[in-house]
Amino acid sequence: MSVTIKDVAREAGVSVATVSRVLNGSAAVSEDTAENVHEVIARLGYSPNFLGRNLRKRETRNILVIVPYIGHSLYSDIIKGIQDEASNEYDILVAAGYSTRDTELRLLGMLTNHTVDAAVMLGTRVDAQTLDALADRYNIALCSESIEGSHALTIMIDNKKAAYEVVNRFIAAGKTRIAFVTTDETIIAPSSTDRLAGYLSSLTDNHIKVREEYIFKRNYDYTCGIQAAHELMRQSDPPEAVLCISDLLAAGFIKGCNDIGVKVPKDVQVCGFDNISLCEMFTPMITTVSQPAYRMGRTTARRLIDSLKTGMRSYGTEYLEYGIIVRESASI
Amino acid sequence: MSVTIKDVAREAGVSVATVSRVLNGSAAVSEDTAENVHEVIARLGYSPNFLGRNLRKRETRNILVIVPYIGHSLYSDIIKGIQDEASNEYDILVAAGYSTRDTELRLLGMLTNHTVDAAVMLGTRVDAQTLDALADRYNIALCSESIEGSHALTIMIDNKKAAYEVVNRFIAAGKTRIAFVTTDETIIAPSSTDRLAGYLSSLTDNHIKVREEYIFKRNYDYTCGIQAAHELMRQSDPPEAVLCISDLLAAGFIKGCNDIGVKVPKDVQVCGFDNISLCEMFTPMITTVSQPAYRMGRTTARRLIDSLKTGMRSYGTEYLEYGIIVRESASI
DNA sequence: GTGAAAGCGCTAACAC
DNA sequence: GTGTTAGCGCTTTCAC
Repeated sequence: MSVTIKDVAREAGVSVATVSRVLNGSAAVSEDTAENVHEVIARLGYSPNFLGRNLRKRETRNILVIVPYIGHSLYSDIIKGIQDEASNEYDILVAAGYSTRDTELRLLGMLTNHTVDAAVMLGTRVDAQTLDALADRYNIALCSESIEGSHALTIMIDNKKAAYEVVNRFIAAGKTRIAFVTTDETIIAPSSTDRLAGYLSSLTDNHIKVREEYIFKRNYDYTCGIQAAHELMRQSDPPEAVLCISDLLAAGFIKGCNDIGVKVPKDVQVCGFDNISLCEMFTPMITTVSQPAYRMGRTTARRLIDSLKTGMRSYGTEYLEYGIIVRESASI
Repeated sequence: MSVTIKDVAREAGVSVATVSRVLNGSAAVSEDTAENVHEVIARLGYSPNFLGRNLRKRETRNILVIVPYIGHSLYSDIIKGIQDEASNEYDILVAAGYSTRDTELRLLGMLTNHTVDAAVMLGTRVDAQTLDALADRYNIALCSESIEGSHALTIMIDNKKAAYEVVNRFIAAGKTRIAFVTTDETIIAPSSTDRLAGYLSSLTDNHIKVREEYIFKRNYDYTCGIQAAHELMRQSDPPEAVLCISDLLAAGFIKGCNDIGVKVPKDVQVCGFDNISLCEMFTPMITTVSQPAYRMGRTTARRLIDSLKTGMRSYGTEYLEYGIIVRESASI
């Protein structure tokens, strides 16, 4: 059996109320009493049971972060930002939703069952209607990835604008045969859709005809990048520049080019998305769009905690500035 | 105000006990009543408050996993294993300790304040004495990384044996000038110590003199791998094989070799540790020791949950089999 | 400055 | 099969 506030009170010869006051500094307690209570707490090894406290206070001081999976450096940076901003006010708990709607919903249940006070989602399969219903009753924020049609608080970069700018820069550098590597319809994320829209806009605005055979859709991982290179670069009229919606795809694309004797960046320029640590380790180093992950995390946490404190929920999208990190794979 | 079990009871015209029974299936309830209660629950959008439940039941069905940081694919795989094994019985919460003793201790406080039922640590800065004191009162397991002198339940590979075997294989392949790249004293982890011990043992057992100038100590990341290559490979009598205690170091080492015109694996063979996804993306692909991360996670969760159920804590170390994944950077 | 007591939402023992 | 009630550990009025 663990030691409770009652045990401390009895042992210290005071009431539980006094122990609670010492614990929380919620009201004046004489110095002698406080000292005595502290001594007893230490001697008994007492640690307050947060279930009792939270039940009574109607708050847990926990914020849940739901990620698709744990091992992605983008998420890692965002979480660090959330953590640093929340610092001592809240504990940050991370859970993996594995891009599964049911799992994500089960995790969001931690809001309704009062395990956490707020939730941040970094990419999700939940639909706008379900999420908005929850967001009306609980503190929820989306970070880095939106949900189409949702009015939930969202912190992200303007993906369309970023893709638009990269393609514009390719064109300014004299390229006209520009390809785009993305995911297919089964795993489409709003960010991908936006990036594709930016790509298309730039081509159109620059009077370059969109070529279906230059748009490769499959999955977002390394292997698909390899396949993309094999298929795109073996065409009779291959692209001279490629924008990939993830750095993993870009890395795979470069690898795929190596396989078939195509040189990067000489024969084809490659740009990724996200600026994960791999970009600097790869040969050639990968040019990419960087999301200000850490700042996105901080901003999200700040907005959420402000809502928590004021009781006023906030909605809508806040865009943060992206960057274009020029490395070896594309000089744009 | 959120709706409670009382509201449901009143609305359904039954007692709170009956609602609780319907919720938990803990006792027989007539079909009519159950149906009625379910209807009211749905209509009111009731969700049980776990704080009340957990307080009463003295359990939370949450397991905490403390990682040094979030974005490491080894941790990701271990956590997936833990998750799958715990499946519906427990929710897995992940928190980052950032290799900071104080942060880790604060997180372990979730055991004492009854926020979680058990904790898994994947590498920690907490000392044996402090941890063992906690492990005597709570369910704690270490996974992949031990604490020297601790008797806490630990699931890991035999790091010494693995390093020993790699070096043996280098020697069998005719190499005698074998280097070792590891971390320095400020960030030493037991796994690193064990791997160094295996390296030294193999040399000694094979009657090869240990050369201090072949042991490079700094940090465990990519940049240090580059530095290691620059310093080790520019010696007058450079090594012809290198074992690095992380894949990141191995990748950096290869990059560093490229910088100065040393060919891998022709001039020097390189082996890493952990088998992270980077190994297959790198050129050349990296030979490495693989930890059975997913199985380690499952085993850890199983052992922990068994303890939780039986109330019998378990202690000691369980070794799982490692593998040596031969790729391009070393043909051993 | 301190104590008594109510009550947060829930489960389970007991009674019927 | 169902209701009444005690109590999990804590905070917070309200008295004094």
